[in-house]
Amino acid sequence: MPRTAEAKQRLREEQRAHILEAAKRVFARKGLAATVDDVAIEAGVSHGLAYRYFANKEAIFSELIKQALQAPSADLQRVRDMPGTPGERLKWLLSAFVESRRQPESFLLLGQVLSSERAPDELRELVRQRSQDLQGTFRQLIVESQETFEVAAGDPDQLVRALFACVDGLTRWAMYDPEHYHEHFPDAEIFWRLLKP
Amino acid sequence: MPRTAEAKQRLREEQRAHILEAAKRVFARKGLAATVDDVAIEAGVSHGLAYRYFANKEAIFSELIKQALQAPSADLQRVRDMPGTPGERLKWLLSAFVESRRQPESFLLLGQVLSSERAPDELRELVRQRSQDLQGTFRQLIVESQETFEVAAGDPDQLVRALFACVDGLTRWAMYDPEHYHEHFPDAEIFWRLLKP
Amino acid sequence: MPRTAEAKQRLREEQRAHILEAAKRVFARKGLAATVDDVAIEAGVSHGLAYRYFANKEAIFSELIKQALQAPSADLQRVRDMPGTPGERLKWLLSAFVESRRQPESFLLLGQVLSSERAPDELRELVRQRSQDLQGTFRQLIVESQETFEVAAGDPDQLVRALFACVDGLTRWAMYDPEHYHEHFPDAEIFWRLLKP
Amino acid sequence: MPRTAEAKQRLREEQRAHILEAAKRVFARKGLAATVDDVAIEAGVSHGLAYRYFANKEAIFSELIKQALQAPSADLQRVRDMPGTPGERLKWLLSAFVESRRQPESFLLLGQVLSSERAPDELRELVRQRSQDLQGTFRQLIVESQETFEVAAGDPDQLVRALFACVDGLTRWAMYDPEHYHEHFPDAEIFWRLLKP
DNA sequence: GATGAATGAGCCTTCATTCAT
DNA sequence: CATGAATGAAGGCTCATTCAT
Repeated sequence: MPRTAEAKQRLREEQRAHILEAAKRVFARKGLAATVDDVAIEAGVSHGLAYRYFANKEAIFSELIKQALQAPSADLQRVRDMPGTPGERLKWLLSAFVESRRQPESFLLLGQVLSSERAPDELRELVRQRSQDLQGTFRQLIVESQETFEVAAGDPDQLVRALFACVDGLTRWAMYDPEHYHEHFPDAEIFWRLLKP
Repeated sequence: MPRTAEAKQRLREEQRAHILEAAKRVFARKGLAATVDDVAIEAGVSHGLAYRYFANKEAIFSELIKQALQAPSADLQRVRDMPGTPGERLKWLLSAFVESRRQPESFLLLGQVLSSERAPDELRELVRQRSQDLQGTFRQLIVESQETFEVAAGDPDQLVRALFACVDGLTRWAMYDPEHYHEHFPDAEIFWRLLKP
Repeated sequence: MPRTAEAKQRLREEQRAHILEAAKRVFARKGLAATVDDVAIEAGVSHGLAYRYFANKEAIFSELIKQALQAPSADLQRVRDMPGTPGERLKWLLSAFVESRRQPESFLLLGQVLSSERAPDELRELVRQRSQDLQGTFRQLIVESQETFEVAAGDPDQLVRALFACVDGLTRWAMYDPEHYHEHFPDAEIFWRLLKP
Repeated sequence: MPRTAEAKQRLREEQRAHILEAAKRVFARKGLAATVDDVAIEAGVSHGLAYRYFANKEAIFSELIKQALQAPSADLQRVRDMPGTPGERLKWLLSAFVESRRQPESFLLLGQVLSSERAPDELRELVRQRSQDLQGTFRQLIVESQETFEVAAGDPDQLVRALFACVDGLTRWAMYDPEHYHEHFPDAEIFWRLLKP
């Protein structure tokens, strides 16, 4: 019966992933105010079932946040091992960062964590931490790029913050107004102007 | 008794304004998840009193949103009647826009409207509308400025969206992480880089 | 295939008894608040299986109650057919009664029926009925024993109630505080003092 | 306005007491399985109101338990300061103990704590502790009374346990079957037989 | 037979809103 | 005017029960 057991296990994982997908859409739209029922309905299951896969509403949200933090972490890892001048690597990271925002649900979720006091402190701290890491890497690359004259001089902290704010705001607007934004989605080239000498 | 009546009227308005101020802080922090009691406690009154000044929780929120939309509207009006080259006027509007974000409550409120489906559709539509106006004005100024070579060539829609995203994101981050951001609050000069030729 | 059919039947009965045993422990501890899952886990089976042997949770509980009522009924039967003076028979019944409490699960179950309105009325009525029978027999023996001067004079109803209360309370305490009670478990001799002339 | 403030305060306390009274009846009957709605309905108020007076269901129950523990504690205190021979004082305590059971709700509540695993551990420990105190006092008096030959010789632990079991069981039965028990409610005299030489 | 996925009724709790004082 | 007692709708969560595999 290994076949059956395996199949069951797989089904279980698929169902879990299915509920998570639904939850991602719902939480991205409604924030933590979304109800478990909202999620269940979006997933086409009963709310009771959601509780067989997750301990409670927060656990669903939490899992989504952790998933959303993985992509940027991977990007960070890659840029560290990447060859090229600091400016080239910075440009690549900026591109990856901007492009990832075309699928805005994940980033909206992260925004919900920061913007709602209902989010558990632990998660907020986690997101802030990762965001600090990301900013630290950008800052480092900016400083190095300034030394190679690939990036304009100036307070690197201000530059990082401006950059982050921009990309973050972009995500938000892309979500609110997808019609307009998908057509004229700004590309990384524009944000590069913030940095170029 | 006109004196008394007037005084009463004034008192009433002050009380109302007082509650609104408290509500602004509370809603900016907690979003629509804030309770009427949260607002009343912040204002130092009973929740029953809030209902003498506003029909319901939504009415308080709604009023705050409408107030928050006034400042940018006024800026828009002013920039229309302003002398100078398109580039100069654009620069002024950008400055006004960025500076206004140093008091982020209002803008956070607008963000809450857009980011949560709990907000009434009517409000969301209103905010979106005003934001379109604002973007329209910026776009117009950008196009004109491109004609006078005061702004770099490029898809003006992309430029507007990038600009808005930046300023909006900036506000948000300034709120989440006030310590770091108030120290290194980016000035309009940085955003101007997005546009300058 | 009678062999197989018989074997199946036997297996079925064993499984049923196994589940009942588990349920007895669980219900004695947790009362009707115990879940079907509690029972299934204690029995080492799935909760679904319990429903193949019993119509519902109440049916399990009901069956346990009926089993718990059998032992005292048998004692009653036996004392009726027993030789000896009324006092001797009364003493024997009291002993049997007290001794049976050393295995307290059954009696705790009966207590759960009486102490919680969640128990079905029908069961409560049944337990009360049997208890009346038991009390009736005791009362009868007490009256007869008073006539033979083997028991002190006095309101036989009061004596019966006192006796029952004592034995019942004893059972309960034996369960709550097994450490202390098993060491110093009162024997029937003590209760006899309530009656002796 | 001290009048009004006082009146309000008094009303509030009365309402609280009223809800507690209702809760006492309901919890005594149904145990912790009783719902907040059961309590509210018994008190003739909405369930929401109950939450203005108590943090949650457990807080209501907890308060009831603490109240129920006060009467026996007071009795204990009194018997310590009482003049007379050990036997006399023991008799008085037994009487007080038995008589208090004519109002059985409180004691049933204590029983619910011990008999239900749903009860919070803290409460169970508290009840057990108090019960140990009580038993300790009885034991002490029994030992002293044995020395003055006011009580029969025998293992004092067994005697205490038998006594407690009896009185406790009595309470229970008085509740289950009030009709029969209130008529023939055993008096302390009967229980004294357990002890008398 | 045996499992456990799935459902939904019901309970605990919060909070927007009303209203008597 | 101002308070806060009171209500009830709604949401989180559990668990008895059913049923496909």
